[in-house]
Amino acid sequence: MIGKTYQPSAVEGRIYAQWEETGAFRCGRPERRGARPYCIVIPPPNVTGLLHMGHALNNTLQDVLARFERMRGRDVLWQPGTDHAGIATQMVVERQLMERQEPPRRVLGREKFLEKVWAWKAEAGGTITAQLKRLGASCDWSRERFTMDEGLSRAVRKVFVELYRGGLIYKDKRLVNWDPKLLTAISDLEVQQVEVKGHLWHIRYPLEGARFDPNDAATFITVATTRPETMLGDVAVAVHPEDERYRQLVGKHAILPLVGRRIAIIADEYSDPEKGTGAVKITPAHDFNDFEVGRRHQLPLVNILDAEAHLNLAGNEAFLRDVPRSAELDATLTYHGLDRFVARKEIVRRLEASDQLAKTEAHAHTVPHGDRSAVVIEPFLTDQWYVDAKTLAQPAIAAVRAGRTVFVPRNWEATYFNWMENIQPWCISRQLWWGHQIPAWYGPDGKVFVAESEAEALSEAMTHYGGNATISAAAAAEMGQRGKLLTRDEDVLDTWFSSALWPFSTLGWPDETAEFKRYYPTDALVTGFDIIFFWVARMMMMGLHFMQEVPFRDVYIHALVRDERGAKMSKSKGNVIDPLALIDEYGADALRFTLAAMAAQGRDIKLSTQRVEGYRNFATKLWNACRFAEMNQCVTIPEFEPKSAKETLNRWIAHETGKAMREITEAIEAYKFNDAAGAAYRFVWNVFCDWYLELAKPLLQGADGPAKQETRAMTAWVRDEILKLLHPFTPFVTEELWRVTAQDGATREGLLALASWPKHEALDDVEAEAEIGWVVDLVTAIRSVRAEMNITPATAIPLVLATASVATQARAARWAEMMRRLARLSDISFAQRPPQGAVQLIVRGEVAALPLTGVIDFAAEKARLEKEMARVSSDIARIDAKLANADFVARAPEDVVEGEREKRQEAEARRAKIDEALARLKGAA
RNA sequence: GGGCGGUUAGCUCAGUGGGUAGAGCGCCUGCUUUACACGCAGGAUGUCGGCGGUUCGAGUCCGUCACCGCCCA
Repeated sequence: MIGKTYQPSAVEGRIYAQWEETGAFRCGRPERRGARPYCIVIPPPNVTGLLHMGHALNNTLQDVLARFERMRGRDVLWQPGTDHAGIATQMVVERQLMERQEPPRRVLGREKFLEKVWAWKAEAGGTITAQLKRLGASCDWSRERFTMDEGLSRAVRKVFVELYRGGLIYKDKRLVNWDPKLLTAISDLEVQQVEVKGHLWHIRYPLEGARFDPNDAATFITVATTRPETMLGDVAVAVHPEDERYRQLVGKHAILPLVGRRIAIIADEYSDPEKGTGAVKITPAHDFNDFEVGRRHQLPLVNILDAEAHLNLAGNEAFLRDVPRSAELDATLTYHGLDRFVARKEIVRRLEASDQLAKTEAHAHTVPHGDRSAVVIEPFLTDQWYVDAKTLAQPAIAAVRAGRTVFVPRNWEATYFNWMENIQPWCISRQLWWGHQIPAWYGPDGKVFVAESEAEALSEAMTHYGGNATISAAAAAEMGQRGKLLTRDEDVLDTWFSSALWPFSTLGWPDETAEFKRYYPTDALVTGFDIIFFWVARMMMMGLHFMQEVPFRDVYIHALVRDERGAKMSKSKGNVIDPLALIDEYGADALRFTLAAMAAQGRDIKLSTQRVEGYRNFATKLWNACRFAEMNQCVTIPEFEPKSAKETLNRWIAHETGKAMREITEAIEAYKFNDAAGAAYRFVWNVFCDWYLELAKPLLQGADGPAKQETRAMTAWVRDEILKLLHPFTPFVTEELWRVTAQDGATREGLLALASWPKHEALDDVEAEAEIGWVVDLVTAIRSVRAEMNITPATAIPLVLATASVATQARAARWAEMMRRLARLSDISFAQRPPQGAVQLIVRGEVAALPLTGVIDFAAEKARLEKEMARVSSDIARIDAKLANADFVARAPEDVVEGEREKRQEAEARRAKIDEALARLKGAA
């Protein structure tokens, strides 16, 4: 016996355990060996991650697809896993060490620290996996992968080595985005541009040979900067070649204040005459634009910062080169070791004191910040490894252009192209310990050997040094023996480097596994637009380069779940809604259905808990409909054929079920999750529950016979089809109902998760629709009048069908019993004309009269009719205006004009009937 | 500065082959109708951001302005 309300918390854990125990989500189930495969790889959440609303949406949509295709008979692999999240994980473990008052990372040393990270992973790394299970995600957990797994690491090494040998990975010294807190390079994409209210400092640089006089503009050149502390690394002042103000200064020199360095005044178009003073200081070691200027003019690089962004001046060769000793310089040298922002204040103070600060303006500008550390990023000169992204991007661009991979919605392709076509070298090295250590080894002379293993690198090195004069072959052999010949590159790879391989590394590549052959390329990728660059683009590049095939056919880009103000939810902002709290309160199904119903393409989701509550109610509604079916002995009859139904009502619900199947199937196929959810919702509640079950009650509760039997079978059949149609959206409650409804002797083929998706059989039945539609309309109209006339439910009233056609009379006879019940009628009769003083309704073109003398309020009825008359009249007026327009008649398509004429006729007939009714009312009053 | 998206009922949102608008929640009225009050029945509510254009006809196409948001420089 089914209980009165569905209790998600009591059911969900048990159901999920059952799915797992029976291996329902495993790919390659024996009975599906011949089936078409269907594969989705999960966007791997960070191993440090906790389920947030974005994950909930992302995984709900993937699960809808996975369950839908699984039910359609495909051999589904939804490949799960997590990524190792280099910086994030390292930070978590370092924080933990601090909290436990254990030695910090650098004291522990690399090996010990990594042991701690793995220990942390073993203990806490499975959190998000467990949370995905609570959401109902039907991943094949037996195949769970981690980007640091041995297999995936092997793929990483192989890819690195092959790209290196192909010239697509190289080492270079250039400016990178340096995080002075985390002490690592980060990629452009990990930099957040933050709008900051700063200042623009105007600084006077004395001209060489002139005696500096703040009141004599001929003795200096004024530059404007937002970062005065970097002036210590200035090597030039640039002006625009066409700027008349400075033309005569080009080629001359200025003397850098506080330092005394002689710097050139150069002409370069980078300088914008409109901005600041039109003269700009050039610091190639600390600014990306200046770096380019420096390159054009062969300027030296003066790096004045250390890795932690402290001033590094003492003993700094580049800084001191060609600078004469002076008291001014000595004062500056005391800044050695000072934090960059402290130094800024000091420098401004001193410039002010020496009248070299011309003015200070308030200035809003964007400043790069690390998205993990939130500190200001320094452009910093270092050696790093780079991927030649430009080359790899070409096939990836072509594949989307050719439609081999399709974005849904399509407009995201523009974003993809825009980025791919302007792609920069991808800096892949990170100065971290947690991650894939770069497979590069250096010989004593700095010669690099890139290989998949140390042994291989060593053997290459031996060969190399065998014929090399720098180190004798004997010495090399001896060092090799002691393991002292090579030192490995300490850096690790960007986490996204391994994520880029995810669609094939998880399938076993570089081994030629059966899974790889069967499931690559995958069918769909479901993700948010915020990682098109980070991830989608890079998977495309790597997939095409190494597999010669796109990694996925469709890329479905869904919305971002935002907070109520429309801001992106993020932990640092603290505006996160916890999906698990919603699951606890309303059930996973309610949350899933909400997210699916709100996942309209191209629009962000602002979540409202009321909506979740509404869909919790929907689950309860479904639950109670099944309970009702059970109470009426509606049991699944395996051989039941809905097409063979005799009862009009049953043929009608079969017709409606077929329609719903089509709508839902087509919507999911088109990734229109909200349409699918909406169609399912309306069908279950507004068609099946509101009308079919109500209309079926007399049959189900009436005398035994073939009609009753057929109705029971049909009810059970529709219920089963509903459970299937809803299962991708609300897997828990449907699976539970599937189980519970089988207890009364129905045989089930097995779990609902593995049941067959409803087929669109030829169930259309226009006649049944005409008949039941008429009943529905008539009952609705009578109820409406009753409510407006304030007729109490206890009062049964008579119905007179005037001018009823033969067909209507027959229908009325068939439905008399049910209409009496649903509309609370005392009697149904026929007449040529409506009786005096009756309320008249026009239903599907015929008059239904309710003789309510003594019951109705005549004034109210008159008001009702007049209101209806006003509505019809305005309709007619509007149509007349259209039809009177010669242009409309001449230019609008034939069928539209014809449609208007028909509408006009209907409205006119309706008006006549209302007119009549009003006249009758007058006669009666 | 460049690009993209949004502005529809009190709230959250649907409405992409142009033919005067829908849902859920909320609100109002009435219901102990033997599946369900997480319910049933009925009802009210919109110059579809402003202006202009194309069209016989525009929430829907084009232009422009305003406000909000996102991405990139």
